Amino acid sequence: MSPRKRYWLMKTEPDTFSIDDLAKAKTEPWTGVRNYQARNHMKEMQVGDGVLFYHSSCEVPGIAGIAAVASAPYPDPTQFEKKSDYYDPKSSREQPRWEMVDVSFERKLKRVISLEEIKTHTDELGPFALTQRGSRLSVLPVSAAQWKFLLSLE
DNA sequence: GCCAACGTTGGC
DNA sequence: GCCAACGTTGGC
Repeated sequence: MSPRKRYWLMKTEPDTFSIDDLAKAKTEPWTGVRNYQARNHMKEMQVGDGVLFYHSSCEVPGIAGIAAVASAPYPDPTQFEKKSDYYDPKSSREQPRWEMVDVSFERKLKRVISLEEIKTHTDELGPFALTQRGSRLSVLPVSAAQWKFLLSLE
């Protein structure tokens, strides 16, 4: 029996890959995460987990859509590709350093739930990695209660 | 193992 | 484009 469904937030720069891009692609391999904490979160993911799709470094940073984890974690192939921006010479196929998952499109939100708005709900949200001071983590856990509350703002 | 230097993230 | 905050690297 598999553990119950969990929830995550994954950041992306919409100029590079937006919720609309995911809608077109249907499923996207989430390559290029090169942060250990973010990787560790991805290693805990299971097919069917919920993902808040977050747009960063853009006009209105915030949650733009819902996605789902579409694969078990597996080694990120770009770490072995010398030509890739994500190539890691310290990684080997025998002992891959970076794991990733595939992410599939669920739906686009009717409106972006902005970071600015999220910050006004710190009481309801409780401790939240997204709004913790100085946090730059690109893959972070969301509790079931936070998931429910954030989507109730839509 | 310390820590300065450097690179990156991401909001503003 | 700026810069605070953070992670990583590498000399010692």
